[in-house]
Amino acid sequence: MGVKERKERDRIDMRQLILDSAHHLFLSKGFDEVSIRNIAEAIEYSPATIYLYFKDKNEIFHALHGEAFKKFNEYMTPVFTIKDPFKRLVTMGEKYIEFTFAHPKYYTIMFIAEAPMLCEESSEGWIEGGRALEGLESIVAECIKEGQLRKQPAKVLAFTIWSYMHGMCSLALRDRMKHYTEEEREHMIEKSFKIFVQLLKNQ
Amino acid sequence: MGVKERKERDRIDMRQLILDSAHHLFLSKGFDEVSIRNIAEAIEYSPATIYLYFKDKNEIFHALHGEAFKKFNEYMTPVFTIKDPFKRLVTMGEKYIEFTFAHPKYYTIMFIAEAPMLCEESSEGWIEGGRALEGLESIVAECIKEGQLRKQPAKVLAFTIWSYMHGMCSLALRDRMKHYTEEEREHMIEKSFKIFVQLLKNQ
DNA sequence: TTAAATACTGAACACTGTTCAGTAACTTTG
DNA sequence: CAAAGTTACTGAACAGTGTTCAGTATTTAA
Repeated sequence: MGVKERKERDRIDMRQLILDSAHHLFLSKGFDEVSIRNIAEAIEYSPATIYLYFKDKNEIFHALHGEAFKKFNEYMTPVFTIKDPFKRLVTMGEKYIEFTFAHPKYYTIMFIAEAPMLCEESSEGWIEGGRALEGLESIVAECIKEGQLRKQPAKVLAFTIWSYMHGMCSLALRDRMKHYTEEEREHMIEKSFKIFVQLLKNQ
Repeated sequence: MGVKERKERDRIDMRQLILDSAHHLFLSKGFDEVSIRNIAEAIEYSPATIYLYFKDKNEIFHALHGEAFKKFNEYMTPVFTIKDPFKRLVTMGEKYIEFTFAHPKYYTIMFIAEAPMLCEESSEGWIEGGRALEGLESIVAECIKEGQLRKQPAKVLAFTIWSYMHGMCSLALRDRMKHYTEEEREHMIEKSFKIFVQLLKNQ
C-alpha cells in the first residue's frame, strides 16, 4: 500500500516542477514580471493548478528567496578557507560585490525586493540568510580577537560592514548613481571599497 | 485674447490637481498600490483624462520622486548652519536616519523603488538629488581641509558615507533585520552609527 | 462494480495600465 | 448670431494581473 507514499512523492515533484519553472522565468524576467499564468504555461498546466501546490505567489517568492541565499552561501564557501581573518573579511567583501553584479536578480530578491517578508520563522531563506550573517560576524569577531580590528561589539560592527556593502550595491543596482559620469561610476565602487577597508584597518 | 494664457494656466492647474491627488494617495498606500483609476476617482475625472496630462504612470512617479527630494532637502537645510564641519556631517547622518523613518514612502521612492529611472537629465528629482549629494560632498571636503578627516578624494568618501547610511536605512525599511531580536534591532542602528562615526574620526 | 477521494481545469471576479473612437462644450470665423 | 473648427473629456474596450470555485475527469478503496 505505497500509494500514499507515491502521492507524496508526486506532490513534491510537482512542487519542484513549478519552482524550477518559476526560477527559470524569474532569472530571465524578475519576480514581478513573472505571472502565475507564465509559470502554468511553461509547465503546461492550468493556472489554477499552481494554487493546489502553493498558497499564493508569495509562497513561490519565499522559495526563490531561499534558493538565492543558498546560491549566495555556496559562492562564499571558498572564502572561509583563507587563514588570515582580515584578509578573509576583505575577500568576502570583494566576493559580495562580485555576486551582486553577477546575479542581480538573486541579490534583489534577497535584500531589496519588497514582499510580504512574513517571517514564518523557519523559512529556507531566513535560515540561509542567518548563516551568511553569522559567517560575517564570526570573521569580524576573529579580527577583533587577533587585534586586526579595534575591540568593539562584533555583531554591531558586522552590521555596519554589511550596511555599507549593501548600500553601495543596492544604489548601483537600483540605478541611483546617475550623478556620476560614466567614467566615475566605473571606478567609484572599487575606490570606495578601498577607502572603506582603510577605514577599518586604521583602527 | 488671453484665452491661450488661461488655457495654459488651466493645464498647469489640472496637472497639479492630479499630482496632489496622486501624492496624497501615495503617502497612504505607496506608489505601486496607487492606480490611475484611484487618482481619477479622487479628482472625479475619468481615468483616460489622466493621460491627457501625463504620458504614463511613470511620469507621475518622476514628479513624486522630485517632490520627495525637495522635502528631503528642506529637512536638511538647518544642518548647514552648523559651524564645525565634522559636527555638521554627523548631524546630517542623524537627520538622514530621522528622515528615513519619518517618511519611509518618500525614502523608498527616492532610493529604493525600481522604476524606469530614465534620466531625462533635467527632471526635478535628479536635480534636487544632485544638490543633496553635492551638499554632502562639500561637507566632507571641508572636513578634509580642516584636518578632521584624512586626506583622500572627497567625492569617493562622500559616496562611501552615503552607501553606509543608505544600506542601513534600506535594510531596515525593507525588513531585512529579522535576524536580530526585538531588543537588538531597536539599538542596532544607533550603535552602528556611533561605530561608523568612530571609524571616520580615527583617521 | 460501485462509491469515495483526488487531480485538474474553464470560467469567472475584480483588479491593473493604456488606447481610441465618439461626444459635448467651448472658441473662432464668416 | 450661426456655422465651423478646436479642444476637453469619457465609455468602452484590450490585454494583462492574482485568485477562487464549481464542475469534470481520473484514480483509489470498499
